[in-house]
Amino acid sequence: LEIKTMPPRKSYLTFERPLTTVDIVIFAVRDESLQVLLVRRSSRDDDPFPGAWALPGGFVDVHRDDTLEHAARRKLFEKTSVKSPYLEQLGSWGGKQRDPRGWTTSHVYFALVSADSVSLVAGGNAEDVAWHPAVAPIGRKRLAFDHSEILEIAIERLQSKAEYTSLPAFLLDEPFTLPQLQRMYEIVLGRTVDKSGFRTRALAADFLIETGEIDVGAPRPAMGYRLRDRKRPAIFPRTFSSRKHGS
Amino acid sequence: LEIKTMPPRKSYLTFERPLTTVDIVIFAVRDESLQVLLVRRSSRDDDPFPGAWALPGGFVDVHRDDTLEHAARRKLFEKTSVKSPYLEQLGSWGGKQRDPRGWTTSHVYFALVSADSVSLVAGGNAEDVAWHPAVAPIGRKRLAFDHSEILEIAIERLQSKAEYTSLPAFLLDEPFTLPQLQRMYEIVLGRTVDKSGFRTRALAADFLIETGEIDVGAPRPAMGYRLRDRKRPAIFPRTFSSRKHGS
DNA sequence: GAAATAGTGTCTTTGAGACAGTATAAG
DNA sequence: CTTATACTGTCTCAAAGACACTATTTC
Repeated sequence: LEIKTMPPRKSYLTFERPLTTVDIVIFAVRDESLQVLLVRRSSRDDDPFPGAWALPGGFVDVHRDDTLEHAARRKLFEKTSVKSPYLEQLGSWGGKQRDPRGWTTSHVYFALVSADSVSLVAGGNAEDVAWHPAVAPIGRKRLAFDHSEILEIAIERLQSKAEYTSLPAFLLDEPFTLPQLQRMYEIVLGRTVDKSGFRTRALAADFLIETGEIDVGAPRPAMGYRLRDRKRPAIFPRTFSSRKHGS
Repeated sequence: LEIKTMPPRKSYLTFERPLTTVDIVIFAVRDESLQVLLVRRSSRDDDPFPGAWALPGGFVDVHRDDTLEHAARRKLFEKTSVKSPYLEQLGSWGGKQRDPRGWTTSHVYFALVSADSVSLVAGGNAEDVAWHPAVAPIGRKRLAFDHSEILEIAIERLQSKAEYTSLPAFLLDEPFTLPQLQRMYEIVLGRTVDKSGFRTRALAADFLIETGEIDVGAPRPAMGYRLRDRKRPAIFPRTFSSRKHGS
C-alpha cells in the first residue's frame, strides 16, 4: 500500500467552514385553512432582512445538539412547546449568495402539528411569532433569505404526499373521526373529496385503530380513531386525483 | 428584498461551526447488475477509517463552490468525468458522533449514470476508485462513517422510485430501446416485469421521444427513444408491484 | 316529525397483470 | 425453414370515482 504525503492533520481542517443552520416549516390547520408558523426577524439593521418574516430556525449549536434532527426538535419546541410532532427532512439549501453574512447551509425540516397542541412562545413582542396562511400566493409574501422558495416547495411536498399517504392525519389530535380526517385532506388538497371512496381507502390502508365513538358536537356521534404509527405515514396503493370533483 | 453584502458582526458569528461535506451515491448498471462507485480512504491512521471504502465526496470549498449542488457536481466530475448526470438530493446527515474529527454534516446526492459514460479517475492507485455491487447485503460491507446506512437508504429510494417513475431511464445512454429500458427496471427492482404492460405504461407516460429504429445486435432492430426531459423523471399514475411475477 | 351528520351499496371506469398471439429480422 | 427478439391483442381484476342510498342522533 502506498503512503501519500498529506498535510498534517490539524492544518488540514483549518479551512473556512460554512455557517450551519436548521429551519422548520411548521404546518397546522386553523380556521379551516392551512397555515404556517413564521417569526419576525429583529429590526436591528445590522442583521440581514430586518423586520422580515422568516421560517423559525437558527444556528446549530455543536455543544447542545447531538444531531441535525435534535437541533430541529429543539428549535421547534422553543417556538411552539410541542414535544413530539411529525417531523421529516425537507432538504438542504446551501450556498454563497443566500445570506449576506457568508456561505450558509440550511437544513429544513417539515413539521405537522395540530393547532390546539401549540402554545406560541414569542420573544419580547407578541407579534414576533404568528400563523400565516399557506396558500399559493405565499411566494409573494417575500420572506427573508430564500425562505419563500423553500416554503413553496414544502407546500408542494405536503400536497403531493397527501395524494397517496396518510400525512394529513398528523394535523389532528387523537382521537379523531373519519369526517374530520377527510376535512384535513380537503383543506390540504384544496378540493372536495368523495366521502365513500375516502372511507374505503382510509380503512383499507390499515393505519387507523378504533378508539370508540366520540361526540364532536354533530347531531350523530362518530367512531374515533388513532394512528397505528405516529412516526411514519401509511402509503396508499394509488393517488387520489378525482376527475369530476373539482375545487 | 435585496441581498446586500454587509460587514458581519464578528462577535456574533464566532461560535464553533460544524464541518460541511458533500457525498455522492453514484449508481450504474454494469454486467447486468446495479453497482455503486466507492473510493478507498487513505491508509494513514491519523485519518478516520483508514483504508475503508466510502462514498465519494469531500469538504465544501466555500471559495470554489457556489452552492451545495455545485459542490456535488464538482466531486462527481472529479471522480467520473461525467458532466451532467441525473442528480437529486438524497438527504443530509449531521451530528456529533459520525466523524471522530468532530461535528459534521454530510449532504448526500444521488446520481444515475450509464456505465459507458464513466471514465474513472483514480488517485495514485488504480484500486482507489471502483464499482461495487449494490445489493441487499451491502450493509455488511462496513463502509466508513455512516455510509453503509446512507447507501441502504439510497438503494431503497432508487427501488421505491423505480416503482412509479421513469428514473431507471437515466441509467442508459440515448438512444435506447424499450427492451433495454425494461431490463433496467428489472435489474433495479430485482424481479421480472411483464413486457406488454411495461410498454403500455412507458408509452402512455409520454416521457419518451422516438429517434428511429436502431440495431442493437438483436435479430430484429427496435425503435430508439430519448428522454423528453433529462432533468426530472416522469411520474406514473400507479406503482408496478406484480402479483404473480416473482423474482 | 325535520334536519344534520355518519356511514353503506353499487355501478362505472381506469389501468395494471397475465399470457397468448403476431411481426420482422438473421442464420 | 427455425430461432430469437420486437411488438400487439385481449381477458381479468383491483381499486378509485360518482352518486344514491340508509342509519342514528338532536331539536
